[in-house]
Amino acid sequence: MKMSTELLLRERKSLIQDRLRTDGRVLAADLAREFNVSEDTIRRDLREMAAAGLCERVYGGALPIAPDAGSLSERATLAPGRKAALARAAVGFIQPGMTVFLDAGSTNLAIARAIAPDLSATIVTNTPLIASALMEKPGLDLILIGGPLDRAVGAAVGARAQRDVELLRPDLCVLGTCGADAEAGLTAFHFEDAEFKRLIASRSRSVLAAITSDKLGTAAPHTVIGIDAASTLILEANAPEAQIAAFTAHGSSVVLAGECAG
Amino acid sequence: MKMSTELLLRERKSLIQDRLRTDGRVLAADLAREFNVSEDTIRRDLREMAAAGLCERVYGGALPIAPDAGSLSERATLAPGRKAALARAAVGFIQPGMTVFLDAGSTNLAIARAIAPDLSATIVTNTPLIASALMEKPGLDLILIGGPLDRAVGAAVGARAQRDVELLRPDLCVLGTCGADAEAGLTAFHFEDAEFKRLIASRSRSVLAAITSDKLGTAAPHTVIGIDAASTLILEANAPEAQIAAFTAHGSSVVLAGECAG
DNA sequence: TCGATTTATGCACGTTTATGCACGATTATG
DNA sequence: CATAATCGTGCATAAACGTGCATAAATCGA
Repeated sequence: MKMSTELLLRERKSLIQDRLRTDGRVLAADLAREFNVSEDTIRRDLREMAAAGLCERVYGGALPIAPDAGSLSERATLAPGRKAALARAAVGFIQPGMTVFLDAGSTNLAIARAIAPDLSATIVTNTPLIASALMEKPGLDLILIGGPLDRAVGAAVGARAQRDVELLRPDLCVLGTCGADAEAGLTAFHFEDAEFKRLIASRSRSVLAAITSDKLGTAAPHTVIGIDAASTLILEANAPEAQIAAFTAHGSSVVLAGECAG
Repeated sequence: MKMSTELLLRERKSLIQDRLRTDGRVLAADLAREFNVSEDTIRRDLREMAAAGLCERVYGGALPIAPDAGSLSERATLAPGRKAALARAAVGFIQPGMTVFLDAGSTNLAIARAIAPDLSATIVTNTPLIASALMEKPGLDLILIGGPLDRAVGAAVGARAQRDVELLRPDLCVLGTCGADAEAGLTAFHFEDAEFKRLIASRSRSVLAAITSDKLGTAAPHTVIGIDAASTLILEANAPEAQIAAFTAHGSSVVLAGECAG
C-alpha cells in the first residue's frame, strides 16, 4: 500500500509540529496510532524534521527545538545573546512612573530580566514566570492578571483574564509575538492568546513588540493586530532591509537592537 | 519493563537541571520516587550529566556546577531536606480530581514540586513562583489568583485576590504558615496575608498545613485560624510530643513526615 | 498514452538504547 | 569500627531504532 490519501505527508508533519508546540513533546508510538501509519513512517518524519532543524530527535519521540511549554525557564536560555540585545533596547521604552503591560513570551521574559533593579514603575503581567522574575526588582509595583493558565502559552489568557484587562489603561503594552509580517501583521499560535493580545493592545496608549529575526516574514494562524497598530518594533541588527522598509511603510517606527553583545 | 512513556529521558534530565538550578541540589532517592524510575536510572542520569559538565556528582545526589544565588528561591534552599519530607507527606492528601488551593510559602513551593507529574487535579494558587513550578506538571489544571503582588509575601493577597477567592470552594486548602501554636493557632507576619489565608481557609472543605519544627510554639502578629479549624497538620518527625498532644487535643489530626532525609 | 522515475510507505532484519536487578565495593555516621 | 545507605558494574530484556528492500501511488517524459 501507499499514500493513504487520508493525510498528505506535509499535513502530517505540520500536525506533528503543532503537537510539539502545544504539548512540548511527541511520542513516536502515539503519532503512529493517531495518524494510522506505521512507526517507521513517523520515525522517518521525525528524522527529517530533525535534519531540517524543526525538532530535536530523542529516544521515544521528539522535543521542540526550543523546549517551550514544559520548562518555560529554558526557552529564555535558547538564544540568550540575541534576546538580551533586544531586551536592552526594549527596556529603554519603560520610563519611571509608567504603567506597562508585559505580555507572555520568552523574549518578554528577557525584557523583564533586563529591567533595572531600581526602576520605579508599575508592571502588569499575565505570566507567572515573568512575575517571579520581576519580584526581584524592588522598585516595581507588580500586578498579576489571574485566571486559568493556558499551559501552551504559559499565561492567563482566558475570559477571566480578559475581564481584568478591561479595567486597565496601560501607558505601554509590550507584546509577545509568534510571527511578524508586514501584510499579515503580528500573529499568534493560539486563538485565545491572540484574542487576549488584541484586547490589551487596543487598550494601551502605545504598543511595542520585540521580535527575533526568525519570526520576521512568518505568520502564525491567528492575527493579533496589523503592523500599523504597533507603535514600535524592535528588531535585531541583522533584520533584512526589505522587512524594515515594509514595516516603516505601515507607519511603525523600527528600532534596531545593538549588534554587539556588550 | 522499559521506557515508561511517562517521561522521555531528555525531559527527565531537563527537569533535573531545573531542580538543580532552583533548589541548589537534588537527591537521587527523591528524583527516583518523583519520576517513577529506579534509583539506578537516576544515578545513571546524574553520572551522565556530571560527565557532560552539567552538575557535580556527590554522595546521595548532585549539586549545580556553579551554585548561583537565585535570591527568590533562596528561602526554599534553607532547609531543603526537611521541607522535602514534609512535602512528600503533604502531596499524599492531594487526590486525583480534587480542587486544591496552594497558598504562598516556601514549604508550599516544595509541596508543589513534589506533586507527581501526571497527577490530574485542579490547583489554585496566588503565588507566581508556585504557578511557574506547577506549569511543569502536565496533568494539572492551573488557576492563578491575580491582583497586586505583595512582595513581602510573594503573592497576591489584596482585595482583588480576595474577591476572586470568594468564587471558590476548594476541596482542600494547603496553608502556608509563619507560626503555629496550640493556643495562638496558625499565625502570619502580614496583616493582609493573614486576612487572605483566613478567607480561603473558611471556604475550603478541609484545611491542611505543613509546618517545619522551627515554627512550632511560636506566634506571628496576625491570627489566621485556630488550631481546631485546621483539619490536618503535617509536622516533622522530630516535633516535640507536647506540641503534638496539644494539637490533637484541639481536634486536629497530626501526621508526622518520614524521618529519613531521603 | 505508456513506460520510466520518483516518492511515500510498510516489512523484516539486526543493532542500539534505556532500564531494572543482583552483587560486591564504597562511603557516611555514630 | 560497625552498620546501613549509597554506589558502580555486569547482565538481561524489551522497546525503540536504522537500514535495506519491496510495493504501489503519483509524476514525468516523450
